[in-house]
Amino acid sequence: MNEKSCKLCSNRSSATNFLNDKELKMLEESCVDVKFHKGDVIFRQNALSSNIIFVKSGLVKIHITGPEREQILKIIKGPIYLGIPTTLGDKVNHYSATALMETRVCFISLDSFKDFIASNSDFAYEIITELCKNELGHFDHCVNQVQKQSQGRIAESLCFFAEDIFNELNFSLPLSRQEFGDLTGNSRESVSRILANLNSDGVISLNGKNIEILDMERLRSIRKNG
DNA sequence: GCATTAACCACAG
DNA sequence: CTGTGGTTAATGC
Repeated sequence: MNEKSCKLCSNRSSATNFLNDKELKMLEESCVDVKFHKGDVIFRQNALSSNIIFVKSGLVKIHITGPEREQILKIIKGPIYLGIPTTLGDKVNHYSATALMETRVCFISLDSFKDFIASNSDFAYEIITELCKNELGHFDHCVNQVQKQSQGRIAESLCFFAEDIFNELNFSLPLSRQEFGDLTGNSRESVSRILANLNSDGVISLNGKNIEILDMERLRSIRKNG
């Protein structure tokens, strides 16, 4: 609750559990808390990156302008680190991050982050573990994206929102049809059509952006086979 | 050939 | 911004 104190912050990362009081104080002094609204860009592709970013709460899309069109790489929900690879991996960002709803973010100075890595191996190990999990997730996602057909990818995303983001079968899609297409590698028209079909087949109940999953069994089956 | 899948275009709310 | 219909190209029986 206390926004000034990292020690008392309820949204802080698991890695910071390995920091002692003195280090937490250091973190506090090298950290700026910023609030973003829906549609605000947190950082932009090709711009210089110089901070470690931690999403305390909210929803963020990570997207990249590819050779053909826009691609949403993933959608993340706080609390989670954002963009460590693009901050440490190169001078400029390889992708953009945009808030999909009200989002609270901490910008942490790269110098203190590096200090923690250098001096606290538990902290470093925790960070590496998170990066590893991310890469594994990307591999799975990549194969699914390439090998499944349209409705399978849509079903996959619907399950993702229900199970990983909202923990609810009934939710409001935080994306336009175009963005949902960018996320699932479909045209916006295909997204409309497939959602309409799932609706008429009774798998989901569709009302604009409001979606309720009625038949999770069939949705899972479409995700698996389609 | 014929069917299926999915993108592109156009047009209407 | 969305939904729908027609068209078209690629792929697979």
